[in-house]
Amino acid sequence: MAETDNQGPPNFIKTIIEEDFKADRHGGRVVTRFPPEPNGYLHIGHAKSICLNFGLARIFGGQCNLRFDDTNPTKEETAYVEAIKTDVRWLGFDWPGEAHFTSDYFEQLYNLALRLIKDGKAYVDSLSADEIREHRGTLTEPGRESPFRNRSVEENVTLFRQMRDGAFADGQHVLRAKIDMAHPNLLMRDPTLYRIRKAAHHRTGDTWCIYPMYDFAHCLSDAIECVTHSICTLEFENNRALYDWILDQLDLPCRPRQYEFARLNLNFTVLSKRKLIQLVEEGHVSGWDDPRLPTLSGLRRRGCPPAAIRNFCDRIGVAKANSVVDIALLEHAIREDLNPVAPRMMGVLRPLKVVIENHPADQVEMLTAINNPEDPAAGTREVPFSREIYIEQDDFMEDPPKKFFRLAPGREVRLRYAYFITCKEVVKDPATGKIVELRCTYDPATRGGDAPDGRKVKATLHWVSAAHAAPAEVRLYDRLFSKPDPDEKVEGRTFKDFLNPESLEILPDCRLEPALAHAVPDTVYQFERLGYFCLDSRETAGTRLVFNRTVTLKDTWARIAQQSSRKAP
RNA sequence: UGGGGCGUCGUCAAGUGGUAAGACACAGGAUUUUGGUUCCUGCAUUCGGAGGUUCGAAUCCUCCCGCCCCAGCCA
Repeated sequence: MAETDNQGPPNFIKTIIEEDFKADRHGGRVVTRFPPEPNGYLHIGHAKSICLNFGLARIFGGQCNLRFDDTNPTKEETAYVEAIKTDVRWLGFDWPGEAHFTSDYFEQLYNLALRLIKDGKAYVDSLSADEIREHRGTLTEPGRESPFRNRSVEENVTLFRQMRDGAFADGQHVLRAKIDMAHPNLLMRDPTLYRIRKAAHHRTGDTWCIYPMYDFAHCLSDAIECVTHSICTLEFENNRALYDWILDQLDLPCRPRQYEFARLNLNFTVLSKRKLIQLVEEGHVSGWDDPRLPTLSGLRRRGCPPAAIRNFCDRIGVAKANSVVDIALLEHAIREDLNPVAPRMMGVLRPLKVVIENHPADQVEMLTAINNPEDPAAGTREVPFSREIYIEQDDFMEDPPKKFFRLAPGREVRLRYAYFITCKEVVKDPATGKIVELRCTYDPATRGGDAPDGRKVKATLHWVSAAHAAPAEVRLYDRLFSKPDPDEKVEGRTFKDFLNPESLEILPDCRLEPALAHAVPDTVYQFERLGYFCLDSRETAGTRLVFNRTVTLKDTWARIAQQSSRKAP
């Protein structure tokens, strides 16, 4: 008996399955499936479906099949199959046995189609695509029957066999279900079941030249696999009538039911395969795994832990109302997952040299830093300190506003795990006026960061010893689009016109604490006060260090600064 | 007056006749050698609107309004 208590938040599909389960409606079985078409990469919208389908199977002690819906040979590729498998496993799910393919069922599907024809429920239509459209009618007017609708069963059988045998060219005939050309649901107006497509299929090669349509293949594949609950997104609600109609005509061992939920939408990004393909193919991003993309491979490369995505999916819920989730919720889930486990490090992204005038030039001392304040077991490490260090340019202001409590002329701050320093002089480039160096003094009595006299400082800065620092490139990512809804209809513009020009900022000259020279792939570090960073999986060659920023830390100062700059003229 | 869906806090979302969960965001405050974390506090007298049924309605009924999906030989 499966344990159905305390398994994440409730949702209407879970409720339905629970009732079916208790009523023993499918013999106590719960079988779901995740059915991607291998024509692109998985994104976080798919993650919602994956978590739902695999999660439900897990909760009810059932199974969730991975099934590639490969009925359109012109769009599908084996490379996508592999990428999808990798992404599903990375997300933390696995499927029983081998992955399934709709193409595995082509022969069965063909025979079922023949059955329909023999029962007088399907016919070969020889109208062109345009003519079929004209006959379909409109939303408010009924359609007209095709002149080929009443061919004899024998003729239909012969024609359909010839279609399979390659006797006809693409588009010459199609197989249609004989339902009702006046049906108020357009999908029921004699929908196309099979079309001729003389194209090589990624798995079956040239053995077929007719391919089943989604509506025919999907419900039958579900029945063949004895799926009990076939969960899909809202736009397939209209297809349910056809799903049921087909299953009702045929004598199948299992009777699956389809349920629909609202797909995920996230603000500041796009979540449609068509648009993602465009961004990739037109070079707006570097590839499917560009860290700015909401693809699972992009999120992975950016350092997002799979558990964060699962938690995110738990929190957004499953319902039928179209909605747009705030990307801040994803960022929260990522921080929440990383905070307790990410090793702390110091790294200076935009270096500003600081010379500590009263510190001996030849002296290097090792200071003890805590690896993770959230996890005492993570221990400590030694960080070198010397006369010349780098601090963050943002941590100094020559003429600071009231709420800025970092370094400024004459002000004293703490260097994390090191000393209190006081700014004595600002050195500028005489030509440009740009600040190039700070001259400071330190208080040797504050070693480790505490003043024996109990005096306080308002700020603690991260820093790195100039002579010991590891040079690195750091890539900062921001939202891909500058508008919350890139798809919003604006005259003469498309979503691509709203790409955020600042979604990627490359900082080529960063200085990191020496330990980071030996950073481990797949670990996400917290650069203190800045955010979470990980080694870029594509740039591991040689000694060059390249880090991706996964997500920033929450930044109260940035918010204050932004608010006051907004108020200022 | 084609059909199918959906409307609960800024954003998601529980709730299914007994008197509006939770999360994110936001705003205060406490602790803090990360302006991080953590911890308190506040944040829908109201559930698209209007009527009605009922002792009692977000939940039932009626009407209205708004949004989404469908006219691929895509999925």
